[in-house]
Amino acid sequence: MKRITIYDVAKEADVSLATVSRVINDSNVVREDTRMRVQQAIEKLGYKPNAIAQGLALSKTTTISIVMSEKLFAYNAKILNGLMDVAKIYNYNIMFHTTSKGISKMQDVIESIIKSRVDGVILFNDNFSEDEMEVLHEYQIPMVVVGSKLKGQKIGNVGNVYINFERMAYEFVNECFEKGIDDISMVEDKLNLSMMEQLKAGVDRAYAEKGLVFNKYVTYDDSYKSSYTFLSDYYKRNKPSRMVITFRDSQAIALMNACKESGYSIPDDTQLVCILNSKYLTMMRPMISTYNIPEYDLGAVAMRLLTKMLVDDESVKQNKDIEISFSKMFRETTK
Amino acid sequence: MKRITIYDVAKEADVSLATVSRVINDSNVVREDTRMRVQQAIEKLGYKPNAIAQGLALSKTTTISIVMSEKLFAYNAKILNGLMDVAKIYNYNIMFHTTSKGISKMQDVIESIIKSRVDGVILFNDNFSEDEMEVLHEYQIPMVVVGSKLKGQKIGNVGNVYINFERMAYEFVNECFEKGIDDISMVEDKLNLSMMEQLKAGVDRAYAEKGLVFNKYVTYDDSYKSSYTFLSDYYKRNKPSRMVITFRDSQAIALMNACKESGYSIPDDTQLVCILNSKYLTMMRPMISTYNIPEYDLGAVAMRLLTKMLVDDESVKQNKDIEISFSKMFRETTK
DNA sequence: TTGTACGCGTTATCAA
DNA sequence: TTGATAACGCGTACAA
Repeated sequence: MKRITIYDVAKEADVSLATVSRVINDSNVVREDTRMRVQQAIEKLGYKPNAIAQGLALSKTTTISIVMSEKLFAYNAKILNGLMDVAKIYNYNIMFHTTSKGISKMQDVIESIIKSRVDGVILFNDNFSEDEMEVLHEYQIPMVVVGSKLKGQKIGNVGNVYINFERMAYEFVNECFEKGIDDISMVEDKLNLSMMEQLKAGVDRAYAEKGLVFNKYVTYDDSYKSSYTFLSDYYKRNKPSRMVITFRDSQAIALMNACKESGYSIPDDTQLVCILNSKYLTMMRPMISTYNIPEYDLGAVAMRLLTKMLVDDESVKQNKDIEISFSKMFRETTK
Repeated sequence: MKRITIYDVAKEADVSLATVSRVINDSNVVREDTRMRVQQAIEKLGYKPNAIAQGLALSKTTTISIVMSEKLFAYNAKILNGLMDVAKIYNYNIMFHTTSKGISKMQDVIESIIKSRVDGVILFNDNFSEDEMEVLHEYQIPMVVVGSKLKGQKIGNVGNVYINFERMAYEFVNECFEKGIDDISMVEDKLNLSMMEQLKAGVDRAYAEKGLVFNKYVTYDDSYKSSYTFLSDYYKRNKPSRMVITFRDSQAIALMNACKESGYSIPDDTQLVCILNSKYLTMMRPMISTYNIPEYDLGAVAMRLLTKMLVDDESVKQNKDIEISFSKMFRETTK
């Protein structure tokens, strides 16, 4: 089957290619009977417009790049659903890029983004530096960062849809204080350092306001293959804090198992809150307390913001920062 | 910053655009000093070749589409890692499409694939019909189906990288028979009907060879919000089989919880095997037995096959079907 | 309402 | 070793 072009359709319908183009793009200056003729020719030949040629002619690809850390695929699934659904609504294609330590450095990803001439970029706030954003900005590519709040001075052309993790942690710690709990520890998640940083800032602030110092930020090095091996080791030697905050479900579950195996009871000896929700938290016994973050909305709002920036940058000039609210979903590991 | 084109570079380096093109594409007929001059001009201007224009000129986009069901994103993370890594090695961009019931029907996805003029397509074997593959074939788009074995007569230009679930189930059931277990049930997973079908076929075959009939294929309708609600309901009224097969981790965990809460013990009253491995299986107590499917390899092999089909269809004409082996990882829910 | 001709940014062919 | 020029497939002023 030969590649059908707009010329073939034009010949078949006995019109010029301009008319075919008008039909494709719903221009309303086409007479009804010629439109019909063209439509029939399109059907008959199975013609599909060449998006590449359209992109070249219009300097617009109707394509948006999404950049995500390879390791966070599974965890960002719902955000991605939100992104994809909205992109679909606005008829944008999605170019998908992943970053990892070995093969695909952020620099290479940026290179291919620029070459692809995508209309915009969605960045997950866990895997890029300010320099890299600066490069995209030099090439005038609008972007939206999703996840946590950007720090540093704002670069133009950048939107930000985020959860206020600093406030989340601050409020949570204060609630703990009110219940008389001030022995709190927080387990680091190496996959999401920017969010950890903000959480820690919130905890620090709450402690500082009480004239205390937070010093139970639990980190472990890569010699431990997983947080589980570390934690089960740790809780054999250390008594758990009365309240532990983890970021990710696997850490919460690891901690739960480690505590149980070391003879500690949850929530009686130690309470547990996992920042990121997941269905696995409710599958555990006791069911693990968490925060409810509207992940789908995070993605949907981010993509909607980007599409707005694309069609009319003025209308969103003032409010490119959108904070998404969260709520508590405390279950059986807290009391 | 004005869009820099090959003309700007040519002017800056005082050569013709043809020479710039040669430098970009590593043609070795360029004299060294002019190459240097051009390189410097490229650096100075920050020129990046326009992939769209290249695509138009070459009728080749170096882009591959990946089509995946929206709901399976989290579960296919490792396969996707394999796909992405290999794509990166061969310098292919990835166009990412998701299918779901509401917004993005497979038909629309195919439409945009054809319009995008991607060089090839990776399909996950869970969300398309033979008709849809036929359409892609009409437009001569090479594709590789990853996951389970394709049934039906083979369409040209289609590769298949798969796990032989039929054999997996067949062998497993025979091992059960050898241990004297013939009371087996299998829980349906609605997200992956094609794989379920093959598993069931394997079970059926093993039963048939014993002159028995398999009749414990557990299905539940959508009125149950999750397999957990169904199973915990079910096991209050029914005694569990001595061996239960589930497909997905959440089903296995749900079953485990349901059994425990109904007073049954695993693995003493009922044993449990989950076909798809995940880290959550080892976080449960007892740790759940599973099969070890090299998911990353599934993706990597599939993408490698597709790239080979793209550069030289002849060399892979004979063997476009690649079976990936699996192994048992039986843990504490079997004995 | 329709058609002509040029531009979009690159590669490839052919000539110099 | 380089340069001029015709594709690649489409959108769009401008003319008819």
